[in-house]
Amino acid sequence: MIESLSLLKNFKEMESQKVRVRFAPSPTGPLHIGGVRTALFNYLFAKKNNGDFLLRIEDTDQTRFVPGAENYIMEALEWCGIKVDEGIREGGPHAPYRQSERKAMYKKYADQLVAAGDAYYAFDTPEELDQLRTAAESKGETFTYNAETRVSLCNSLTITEAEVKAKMERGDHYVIRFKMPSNVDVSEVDMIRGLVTFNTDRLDDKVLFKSDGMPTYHLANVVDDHLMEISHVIRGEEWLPSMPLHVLLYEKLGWKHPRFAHLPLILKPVGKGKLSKRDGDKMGFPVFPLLWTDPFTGEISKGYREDGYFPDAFVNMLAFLGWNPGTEQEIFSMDELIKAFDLERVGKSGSKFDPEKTKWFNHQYMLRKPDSEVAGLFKEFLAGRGITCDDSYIQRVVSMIKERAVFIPDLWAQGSYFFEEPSEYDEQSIKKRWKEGVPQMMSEIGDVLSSFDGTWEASSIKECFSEFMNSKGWGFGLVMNAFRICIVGAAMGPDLFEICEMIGKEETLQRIDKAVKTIVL
RNA sequence: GGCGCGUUCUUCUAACGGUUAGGAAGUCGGAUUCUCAUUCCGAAAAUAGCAGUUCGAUUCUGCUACGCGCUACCA
Repeated sequence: MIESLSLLKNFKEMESQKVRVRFAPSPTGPLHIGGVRTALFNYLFAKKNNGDFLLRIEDTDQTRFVPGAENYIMEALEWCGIKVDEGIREGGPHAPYRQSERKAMYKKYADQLVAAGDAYYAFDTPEELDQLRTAAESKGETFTYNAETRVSLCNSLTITEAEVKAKMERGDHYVIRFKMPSNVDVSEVDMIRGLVTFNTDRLDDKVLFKSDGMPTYHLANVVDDHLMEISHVIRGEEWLPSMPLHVLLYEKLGWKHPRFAHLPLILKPVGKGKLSKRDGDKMGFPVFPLLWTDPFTGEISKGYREDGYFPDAFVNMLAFLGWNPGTEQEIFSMDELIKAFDLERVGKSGSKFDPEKTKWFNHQYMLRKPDSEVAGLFKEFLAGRGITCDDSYIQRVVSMIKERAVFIPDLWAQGSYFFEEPSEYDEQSIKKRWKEGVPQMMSEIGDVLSSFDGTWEASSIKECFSEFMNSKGWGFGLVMNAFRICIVGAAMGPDLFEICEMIGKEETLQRIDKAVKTIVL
């Protein structure tokens, strides 16, 4: 009874608060597909609950700034169809949305924690700490800045107030560290994993505020999430260990903390570990949504967009990495994903990335997209090869061959013969189908078709062809395949008579003629 | 090492105490077809291990193993 009452209370609380989530990447390079998925899940959750999706750039580490990365992130989200409600481009009531531009806001909260005794100034230099770490390591131990060690280090807990003041006036570098309380069990419900408990004795005194005047991730994300009225923090599993720190920070700052959900990781297709850029290079699939050129090394990484994937197929595939609707439906538009999405249906375990399934999704989208849409894309591709032609012609080609294509360029590989005569003839097909006597047969068929004076359309061409075949008593299989080689250049493609109709009588006769002259037995 | 999280066919996963453990990708058959591709049928393929709770465990608990994550003045 008490339990259901408190549940009811929670429910009411939830209801009264508007859902606001954020995607908060660090602009240190191109956005990895794991990051895109995090953004997607945040977006889906927000839209499902009529909430807002914010984009906040976490650039508190100036040493890791990469030019172009921020822009890349926004372009990638845009390509995916993930619309930002508040962000650095869109603006919003909590601007600025770049942490480096919010720099002035953080110190106040760090000082507030120090004043309340929940944080302290520490003057130990990075070099001193490094030394302690390597010394501990050589003894097979790990150095941790915590309740045990802070009493013998240089900080405002161990030196007098006057000394602290003197050091600061002298301009000594210092950081502000969180004073992790001792032996407290911090329990928090993760929306995906359930109740998770950590004991503070195993945690360290994290730096909250760096000596360069910037907050660390921990402080900045808590302050900003509070100020920006974030209701749910949905992020990667790698953040789970810092959840207790964040919960404590909210508590000490006197704030209500958002709900947390930690997403499982995306793993390598083969072997162990999380997906990395290397896996893509090695196995030939993109790991990034968009092509990326490293501004320092010039190194190029493939992108899904440039590799010909449809953004909606890419998003559909991503949604199914760690989430499933519980039904047998697999193809979902963004709107359908929004309707169906539920954090409770996000799995707990990491999923291996499957490049093959991604292709399958793309093929499904190729099949389902209207011919006109695919034709528009294919038209661009053709234009790139200097081929221009009628929209309706392209559309008809698309309708005939898209079922055998995964990507737009496949339409060319599967249908170039609709636009130009074969430049070469497939060796395998010739070996199998271009037999003794075939050239003569082809010539005769050419003659028959040449004198054919009915309407040049598939059904009548077929009729004429069949009549002639019957009169000759030739094997349909043998002749048709050879004929196909003349027209297409290989043993592939849709109905041959339809192809003849499409390319026209002149072209058909010319190709027969060329094949007979060119192909050697 | 410490802490945390995880573990169902090769892969993505369903089954939130009772099913012949279901679907999808891939693979292999077969049907259709002038060919290729589609499409349609079919096949092989899984609850990490050991205890416990229970009339009954994939499902709950514990231990073991394995995997992953975190353990920076990086996010």
